Amino acid sequence: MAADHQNHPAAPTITEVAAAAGVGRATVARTLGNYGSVSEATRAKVMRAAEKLGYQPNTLARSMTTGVTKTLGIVLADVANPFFSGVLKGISETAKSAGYDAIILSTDEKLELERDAIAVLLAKQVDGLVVASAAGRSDDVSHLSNAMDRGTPVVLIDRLVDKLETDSVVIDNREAARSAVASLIQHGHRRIAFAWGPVTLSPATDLKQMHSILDEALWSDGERLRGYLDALEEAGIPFDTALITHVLKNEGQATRAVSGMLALADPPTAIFTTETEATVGALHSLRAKNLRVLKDVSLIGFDDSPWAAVMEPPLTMIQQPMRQMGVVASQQLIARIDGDTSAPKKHVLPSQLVARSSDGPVRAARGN
Amino acid sequence: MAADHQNHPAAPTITEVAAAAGVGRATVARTLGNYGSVSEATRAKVMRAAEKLGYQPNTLARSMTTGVTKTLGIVLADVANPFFSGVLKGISETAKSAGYDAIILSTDEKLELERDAIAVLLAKQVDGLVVASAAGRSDDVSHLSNAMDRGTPVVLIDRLVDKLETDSVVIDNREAARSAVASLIQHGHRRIAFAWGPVTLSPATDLKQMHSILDEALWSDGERLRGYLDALEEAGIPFDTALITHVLKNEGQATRAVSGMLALADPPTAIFTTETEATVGALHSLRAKNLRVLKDVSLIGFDDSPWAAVMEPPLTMIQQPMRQMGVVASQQLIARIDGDTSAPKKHVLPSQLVARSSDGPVRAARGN
DNA sequence: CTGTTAGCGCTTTCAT
DNA sequence: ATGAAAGCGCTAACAG
Repeated sequence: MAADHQNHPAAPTITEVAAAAGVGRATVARTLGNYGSVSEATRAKVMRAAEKLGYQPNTLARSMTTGVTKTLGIVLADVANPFFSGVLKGISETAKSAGYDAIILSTDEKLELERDAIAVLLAKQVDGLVVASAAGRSDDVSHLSNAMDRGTPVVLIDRLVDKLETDSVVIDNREAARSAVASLIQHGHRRIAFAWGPVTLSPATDLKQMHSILDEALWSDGERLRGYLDALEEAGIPFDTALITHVLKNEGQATRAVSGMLALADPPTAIFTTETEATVGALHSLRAKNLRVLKDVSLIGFDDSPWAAVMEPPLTMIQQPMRQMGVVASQQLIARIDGDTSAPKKHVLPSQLVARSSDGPVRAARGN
Repeated sequence: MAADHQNHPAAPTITEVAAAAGVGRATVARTLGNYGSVSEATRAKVMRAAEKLGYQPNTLARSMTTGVTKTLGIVLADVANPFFSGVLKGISETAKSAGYDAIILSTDEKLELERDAIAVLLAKQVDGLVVASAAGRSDDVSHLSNAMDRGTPVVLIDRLVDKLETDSVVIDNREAARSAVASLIQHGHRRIAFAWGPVTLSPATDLKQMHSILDEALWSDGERLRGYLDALEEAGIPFDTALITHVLKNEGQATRAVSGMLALADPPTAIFTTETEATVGALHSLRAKNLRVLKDVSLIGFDDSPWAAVMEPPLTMIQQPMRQMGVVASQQLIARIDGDTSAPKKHVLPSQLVARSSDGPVRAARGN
């Protein structure tokens, strides 16, 4: 009783309520648990007794006997990332209105922490899992397949995992990236930076190597880079590895990588960023070089944020339906928990290019 | 067994491991639970059997008997708010490294949802609670005091609750606001907008009414407004209710309210915002009126964000030690769970005014 | 409609 | 060092 140092009265149980109400324990359970049938008279007695004792149910005990916890396990890469906290909102709301609670664990993009998280959640007997996996294409995902084998349904969100045949909720990252980059190309850009790409120790030097790197990458990273390559290919623009970051995913690294590109003899005239931190990093690089968005360098990036609209100029961004993704994922999960055994469903939600003013024609004149 | 529709093998229990290992259940429990003593020989046997069966502990059952869940309940106003997601990071890390898990619930600033959240968490038998309460000064907080009475420690974060004698982790909101506003005054500003204040139907028309509104407000709102008033008073500047928003807390409302102030005959020359959404709202108002930050209107606001540094000009912001607040809160909570019965502690962490370039001297010339 | 009796999977005396 | 048995708070048959 670690929490019971100051001689707090032990929480009253069903037994004590039964005694106080002068009825059997099962009757109390039926009344308070709201199942079976009880006469109005006894129900009232029980309620009064429960009220008086300040009875609070112990869901642990309930779950023990029913085998159901009415709890969803949510494993995300980073709750501080606006994308994921948006998703979370959709999940929490949906879960709550369906009578579920959600336990949220953040993995910081580390597969090892993801494994821990799944283990913890399974140990807590969650009824199902929503996970944005940190697993790359070649990583072992037995922690997820094991969960499924044990009968705990999992739905993937934001990132697919090749070897896992299960429900998923994603956007068409490849097409979203392709069309954004294509619009940059239409503005005349041919030197387009990509921040950021899959992390790798040895950057690709040709397309073939690039594709083999892609095969190892995190799904969404791979898709976005593929979309970028698609757009380049459509326009017959040769790709240049010097224009693709391969760095650790944080703002500082993005800043450094983009700064490097900007210092190239033939620097990019446009930048495509695949995540909020990369966008902020790119903006830092631009500032440092005294380059202005649009006027000097065009910019389009993934994941719209409230502040993007108040930048000068306002940023053109790809907006994902974060909340909706969370809603769909949890609905799908709950359907599985409720016994839906149909084939795995892949929900592809529409993303949207929110056109503002950070992208435009190439400017020859450059600051510096 | 809602989750067990597809004839999944039931998860092996301690009993089955015992059978497979040819030992008693208690021995298995001791081995797997890592307590008591077992000989190396049997320990090995048990481990092998457990491995082979893919045994996973059921922490629900464990918690049932021990009365301890090793779980912290976290109740926050809004996980999507960068401030809270920063706090969350600190909490998660600390909890994890102390062997605790965290269940996070978001209340959307609604007291009713907070009550539900606490009930859910208590029902799940969490060992302690960290809460950023949505309770105003006059609200009933029995849901929190009851939790404490039952022996579940609670530590407040970000917001104090008057009637609750318990641990807390906050910054000195009043002083942070005062000094920020004072620096604005030093730059010559006398018309300083405050966005946003406590929500109220009938805005105060004089200082006295203002103070009575303050007494009802959310603690942090009240403190920040007090700090603003302190600075004004120090400088002998009369306060003007027209310069204080009393609107619902969202970006749109902030935008509208600040736009109204900007349209005043005697508009503000500086704006002080108390939260990220208010800052973004104020920036929208400025854009709409074609007013530039610093050049036309100075701006200082609460809660630094990565993007604030890449705005043009970069924004001067009050930075709270979010992560650290989470760390301290969870450490304090865990200490209580571990039996610390000393007097309630109020941790006041230092905030910091990150000086950038959005604040400066009053400019007479105005756009429009 | 209501009470009694078994457990759920684990930990914890208490013997051995 | 190990096993047997009791019990955590609740629900789920099964009687009555």
